[in-house]
Amino acid sequence: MSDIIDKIIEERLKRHGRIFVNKEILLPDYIPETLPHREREIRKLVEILVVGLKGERPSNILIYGLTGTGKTAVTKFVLKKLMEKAPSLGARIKYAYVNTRKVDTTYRVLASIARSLGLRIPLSGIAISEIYTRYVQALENWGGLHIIALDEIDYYVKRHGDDLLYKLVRINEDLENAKVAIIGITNDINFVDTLDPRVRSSLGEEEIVFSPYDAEQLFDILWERAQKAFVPGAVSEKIVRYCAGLAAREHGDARRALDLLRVAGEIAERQGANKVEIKHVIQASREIEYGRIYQAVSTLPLHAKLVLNAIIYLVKTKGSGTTGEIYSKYKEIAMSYGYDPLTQRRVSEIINELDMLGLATALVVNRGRYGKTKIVKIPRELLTIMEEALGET
DNA sequence: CTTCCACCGGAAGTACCGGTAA
DNA sequence: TTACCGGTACTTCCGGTGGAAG
Repeated sequence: MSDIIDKIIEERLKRHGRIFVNKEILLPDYIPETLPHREREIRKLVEILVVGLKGERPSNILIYGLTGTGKTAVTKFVLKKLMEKAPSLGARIKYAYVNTRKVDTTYRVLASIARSLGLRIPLSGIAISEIYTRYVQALENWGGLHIIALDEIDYYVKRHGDDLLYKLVRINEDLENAKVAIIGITNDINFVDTLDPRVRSSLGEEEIVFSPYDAEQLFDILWERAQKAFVPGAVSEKIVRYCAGLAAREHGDARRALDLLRVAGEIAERQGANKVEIKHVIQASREIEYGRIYQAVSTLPLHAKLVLNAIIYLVKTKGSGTTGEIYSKYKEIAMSYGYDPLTQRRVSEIINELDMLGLATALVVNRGRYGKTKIVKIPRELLTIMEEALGET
């Protein structure tokens, strides 16, 4: 047994370096030293924040842009640079970066902000107002500028409303010594319309828009990183151009493009090749999608799986299903396994959740005399993957 | 123009869980 | 130990609705 393991390890080590020099450079959370084609946005952000180095409070900022247009990278990059400069100028600046999609409850967002000042906040148990009080206290004792970057706030606001934002935007009224500036980052341009007007005007003191990259720009980004991430010669200009083209078709998402390149490299490495080829990229594209669906389906809660089963049945037999049809099929399935079925109200919500995960499409339609309902579909090519993922339980 | 279908989706409430603080 | 907190997962109740049919 152990010699098999030894053999694998040995082989891996031998192969090491044939494709990658430093794979981390292609990971989504890596912040490169240069961000091509984002000079304008960087300059604008710096110009707004730079007054913080003189002890003034910068304007709050709203950043818009689709996924993978460099919003997060630019923000982190600028904040990092600002922190490096601050001490030599005698400015007291700290920042909190919170992705409200990953940290998705009020408690955890506020806790995470407070922790970035060095506070120790338990994972749960204390009142939100208590965290707020402690945070304000800590700010006052410290007396600097705290920059709070809230990534994907549209996602948070959709789920929990804008109360927290309202509070944070007005926090300066509670502060004597310290200052707080907020950077809100959103993928959804329409999201501002849902905000309380007071929050909107305060948060949107400054606005920066990130437009999608075109294929040419994506190529520059990928090419620059590929030079550092891959062994020389392991990846050709043609391959990088191909990845950029694929991603450009999907609304210029740089993260997608980087994933594609990285996974293609991993596949090439796994197959013992010494350079990445088109076929590896094609396989990578399939693997990424497969992995995404499989992961999402297999981690679904029990009843969501049962609902998905009902939808799959209806899609296979008649192409699509309405909420009512799904519900009765779901009830049948649930009872056959001996589970108490949930209410239709809840199932309707579960269908929406499946839609949000991209596992199904739910369209609300009015059929006049025949009522209002949701028509739910699943793309044919996803059915087999889903059945595989569901089959394991 | 009205009716009425088959749901939608907001609001409020309940039960439970893992956690803190004193 | 007890009182309390927030999050999750659900239920109950119910007003609301676009447009084909009459």
